[in-house]
Amino acid sequence: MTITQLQYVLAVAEYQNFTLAAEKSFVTQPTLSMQVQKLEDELDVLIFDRSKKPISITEVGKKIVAQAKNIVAEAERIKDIVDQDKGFIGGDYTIGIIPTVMPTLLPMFLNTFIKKYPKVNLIIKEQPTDALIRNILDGHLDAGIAATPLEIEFIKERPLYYEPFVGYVPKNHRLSSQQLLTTEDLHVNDILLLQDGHCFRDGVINLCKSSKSLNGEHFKIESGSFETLVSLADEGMGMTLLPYLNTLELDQKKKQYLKQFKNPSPAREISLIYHKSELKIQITEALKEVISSIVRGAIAFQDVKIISPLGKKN
Amino acid sequence: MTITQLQYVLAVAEYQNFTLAAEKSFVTQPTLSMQVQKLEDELDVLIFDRSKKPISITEVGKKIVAQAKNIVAEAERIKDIVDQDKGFIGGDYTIGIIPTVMPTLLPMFLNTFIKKYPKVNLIIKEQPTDALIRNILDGHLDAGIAATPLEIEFIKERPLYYEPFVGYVPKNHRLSSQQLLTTEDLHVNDILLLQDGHCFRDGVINLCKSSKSLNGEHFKIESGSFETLVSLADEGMGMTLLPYLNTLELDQKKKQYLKQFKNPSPAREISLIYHKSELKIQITEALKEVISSIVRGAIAFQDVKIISPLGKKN
DNA sequence: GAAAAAGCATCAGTTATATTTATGGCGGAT
DNA sequence: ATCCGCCATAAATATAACTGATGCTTTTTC
Repeated sequence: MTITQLQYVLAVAEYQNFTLAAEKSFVTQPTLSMQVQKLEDELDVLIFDRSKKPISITEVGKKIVAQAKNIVAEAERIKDIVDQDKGFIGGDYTIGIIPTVMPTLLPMFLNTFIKKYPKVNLIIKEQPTDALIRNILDGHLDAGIAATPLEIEFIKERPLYYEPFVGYVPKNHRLSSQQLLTTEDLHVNDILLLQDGHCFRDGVINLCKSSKSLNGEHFKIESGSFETLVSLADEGMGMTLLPYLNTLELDQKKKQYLKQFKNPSPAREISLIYHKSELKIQITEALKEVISSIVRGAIAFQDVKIISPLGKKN
Repeated sequence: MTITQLQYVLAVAEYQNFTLAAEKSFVTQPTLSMQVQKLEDELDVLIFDRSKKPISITEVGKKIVAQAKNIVAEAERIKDIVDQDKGFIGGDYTIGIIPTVMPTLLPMFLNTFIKKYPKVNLIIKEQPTDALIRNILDGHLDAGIAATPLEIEFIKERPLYYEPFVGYVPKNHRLSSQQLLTTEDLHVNDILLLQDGHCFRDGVINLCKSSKSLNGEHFKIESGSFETLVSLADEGMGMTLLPYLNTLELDQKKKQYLKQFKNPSPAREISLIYHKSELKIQITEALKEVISSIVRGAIAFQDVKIISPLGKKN
């Protein structure tokens, strides 16, 4: 049994296809076939059932794959140990960020980070929360940035900042005369929401008292971007809620329609999340430090009340 | 990096000597040297400092060795998974037993076990508790039988039975007129003890109220076997305490001097202990079942009060 | 339902890697 | 100073990993 064989098994298990797995492992298909067979011979069990296409994993195979993941991850950790000892921070680092955070947060820290840690090759992907979790669990992502608390087993959450919700209340809206908003003012049928699948949407619905009347309305508009929501609000279709950082880039003209909440303002907690096995922990720590220190300046702290992304999406 | 390389590193770390480590690994010394070097090259660190004899492990080396132990153990676990799936119970299984339990317990279960699981190659070693713990922690023992509770990190304890202490009070002894003993009757200076290093000794001292007066007495006899203690007691040197199972093999004549304790009788808890990583868990479970079922018949249960082996020895 | 396509296994040949035997060199003991 | 124990190096060999070509089976397509 070799670590390479285990990696091959993992590749096949992942892609359910020897040929594809071989490509991804940068070897030819026979190499993969033979090594997997060799391991199967050594253990004297079938890991994969090749009799039908697509191939499937046997019951023992599943257990073996799970254990193989462990072993391969633990093996990679050795390089981590050495790197940490040398004080070296570098190598590939893949991070996923939820769509509602990506455009505002990324430009804030990216430049600083790559300057400070030039040897780290950051690979950034925009993904909804559920994909983020899956990819962190199976090792495709080294870390993620998402709304928390998620409280997923095997995933650690390290809060980066608390981002208050800000209301965007257009002219002539029911609430436009108020100075400050309260959560009681909100009616879910009156608020323009992001498409289903965004955790920010779930957070907002969670926030509104009258969320029970969400269905059965005679009109409902949902968009995938805050920009669209603001435009729709301007057209008199209702109000909307924005995360604080998204309000910074609005036109000066539109900023007049922003209304803060009364303290404690509802807010979302944005955290760096990563597998609790703490692979590449030095880079994760470095990233957390960079983002925290930058956001500290951008978000004026206030009394805040965390809203959970109950739907666990986006 | 290969699992074999990690195993070689572990061997060198253990024996602090390449030549010896090579022998134990059943390869030649250059093989070991080269593979260790290769790993060092790949990681670009020195694991061992060869400049002085005997060689020493570098600081990073220690961390690498610790992680390597993990990986190798996890890798071996794969065979476990397969065995479990096949319902196969076999292979080498090394167990350590404390001296005061070995002679009485071993003959009780050994025969039954090897008949029931003929494919398991049991290797049994008599070792004091501290050695047991060390060997379980570093993987040299698959399990141990010792007095508990020990509460050692990474070690699981599964109680097998509770063995009451029985007093051996010779003719003309201060207590020989009593029917039943109580712990209050005991005086440490009056009891013949095993040599230092046996946990049973520690348990007894722990039991005696007047243990403070242990030192500074004008005579003290300690022996390594219960047989000697009984003989000494017969010579009028004092009384002694025996674990219940040890009383079963006494002469009929001597059995008249045995005195039970009033309920709840002081007792020691004997457990199967093993690394919490649960390597070879199927065999461990099988062993536990065999011993438990046999001892269930031998020890008449009664009210019992556990005495901790505080000294954590033997 | 035949033909094409996709996908895994097998084989022979090659390359890479692990291991061995023989030997050299260095530190520590006598 | 010499010897001995111990690790490194070198060259040769054995073993294992990988590739390209090909064959066989299952699935898809028309």
